[in-house]
Amino acid sequence: MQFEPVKKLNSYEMIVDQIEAGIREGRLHPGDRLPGERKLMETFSVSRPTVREAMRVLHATGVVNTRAGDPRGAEVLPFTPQALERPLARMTHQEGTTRAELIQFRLLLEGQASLLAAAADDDSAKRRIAARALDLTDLAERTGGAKSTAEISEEFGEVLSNFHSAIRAASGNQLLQATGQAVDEALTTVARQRLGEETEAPALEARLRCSAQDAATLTERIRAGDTAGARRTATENIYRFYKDRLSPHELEALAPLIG
Amino acid sequence: MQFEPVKKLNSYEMIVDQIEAGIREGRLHPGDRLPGERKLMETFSVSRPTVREAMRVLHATGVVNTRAGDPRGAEVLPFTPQALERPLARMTHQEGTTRAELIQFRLLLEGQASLLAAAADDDSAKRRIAARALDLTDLAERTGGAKSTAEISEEFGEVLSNFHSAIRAASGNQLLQATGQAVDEALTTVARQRLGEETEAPALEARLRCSAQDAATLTERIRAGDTAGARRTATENIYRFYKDRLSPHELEALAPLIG
DNA sequence: TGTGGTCTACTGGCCAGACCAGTACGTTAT
DNA sequence: ATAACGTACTGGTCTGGCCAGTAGACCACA
Repeated sequence: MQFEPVKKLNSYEMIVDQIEAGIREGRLHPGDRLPGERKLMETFSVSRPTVREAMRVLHATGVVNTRAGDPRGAEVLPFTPQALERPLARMTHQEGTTRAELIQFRLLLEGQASLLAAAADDDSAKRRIAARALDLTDLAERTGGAKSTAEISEEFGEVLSNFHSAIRAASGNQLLQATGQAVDEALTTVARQRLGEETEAPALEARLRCSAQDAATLTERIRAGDTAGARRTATENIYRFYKDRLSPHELEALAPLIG
Repeated sequence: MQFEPVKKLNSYEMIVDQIEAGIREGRLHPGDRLPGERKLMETFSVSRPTVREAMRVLHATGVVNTRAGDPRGAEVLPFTPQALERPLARMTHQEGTTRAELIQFRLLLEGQASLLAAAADDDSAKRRIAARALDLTDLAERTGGAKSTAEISEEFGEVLSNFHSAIRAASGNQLLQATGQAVDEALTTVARQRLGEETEAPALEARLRCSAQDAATLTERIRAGDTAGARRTATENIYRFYKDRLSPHELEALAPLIG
């Protein structure tokens, strides 16, 4: 005979659950407004601090947006990958999860995303991928401006990120899209705070050209509908991208995902 | 010249950020205790409702556990995949994300997890996988008890879930592990509420034996270190598992991930 | 030597009431 | 028509308070 611990549900949790259930079951849609806090304390028979705590939780988890003074009440928001990014970031900074695992996970996701993108026959999505790849080559060619290496590096990261984002979007899987986005952003955050990205100008330029070339070949494989080739190319590209930033031991973990 | 919108950060968000930063930067570890609320309102120069709102958010996101009356204050918790499950579940129930996408994502993750598990040379982890596979065959053989189909179905799901969980653990990637766990649980939740799982006894028995057999062959491929074979077997197994539960159109989306 | 009970000084959970800054929206002045 | 203004709300925050629950020390008892 097994007993289970007596469940003590806080009153604010009940409110959160009820509202989340309302969204889950289709009674509340993004864009809808919730009643005001003073109204909610009546319907739930609790005090204002309690409903406020519930609203704060919903606000912090991206379910709802509140603005002081708005008589229409809190607004139900659509889902955002950012909601996944928070806990992901937390996990990566927890003891035991390393940056190498993050990169391995990214390699894995991008590979599968490229495969699915190649398998899908969505021409407009593929055109968007090609456009982002062109952005990259453009940036590589006009690198001789009056910009500092830090500025170029920042723009490089953004354009490259957009390219991968387009691929994920073309995969047609929102979970893959959101997770990949979250991992991507978590990784750039780590990179940004890890070191000032003080790369030498020539090295940065070389990286940029290399990435632009890689993006072009990957785009071609996706357009051709070559699923296996797209997957392999994508993983190889990311491997190349991180090759000289990781220790040999860390690189070892990436190898099996490429073959 | 670009301006950025003046960031209005609520005071509770500042507290949450500071505490999360403390965890992120290693000043706070799981098991540590936070000061009491009355102490916190001094250190942050805010009132108690404000620090309470912050604590509620941290509590709701699984960062912290609070118990009334505990003089030691709130406890910092270790990370849990459940923290990912929440937003994942929300996304799947949002309009636009289908169950088919969830299954596609699962197929993708399990395939890569099996590949990595085969690549890793962690004998104890592989033994744990084998043990879970044996649990499955055991269940398949002693199916003739006095149990109802609902009970068997429940136990089936649990044992099978443990098997996959062992594989994910063997992959050595905590992100893959947590994400896979979250997707798995989200999927069982959907399945449970979708229909009462009222499968006929003989059909259920056949499914069970099929899964047991599949698990055995997958385990063998992982033990042999056959990365490509493990990936292929895992994806085939999951495809087979969902074959007669999805529409042809939905199955089509899974096909490219198998080859 | 433990075992269970009691006491105490806290804790967090929740509430009532209040003030302020901000917002939407109708009204007025131009 | 348009711009400025009022008003009647909103959420954000604070003060102060009561209650139930917990840990930990103490104590009586077997």
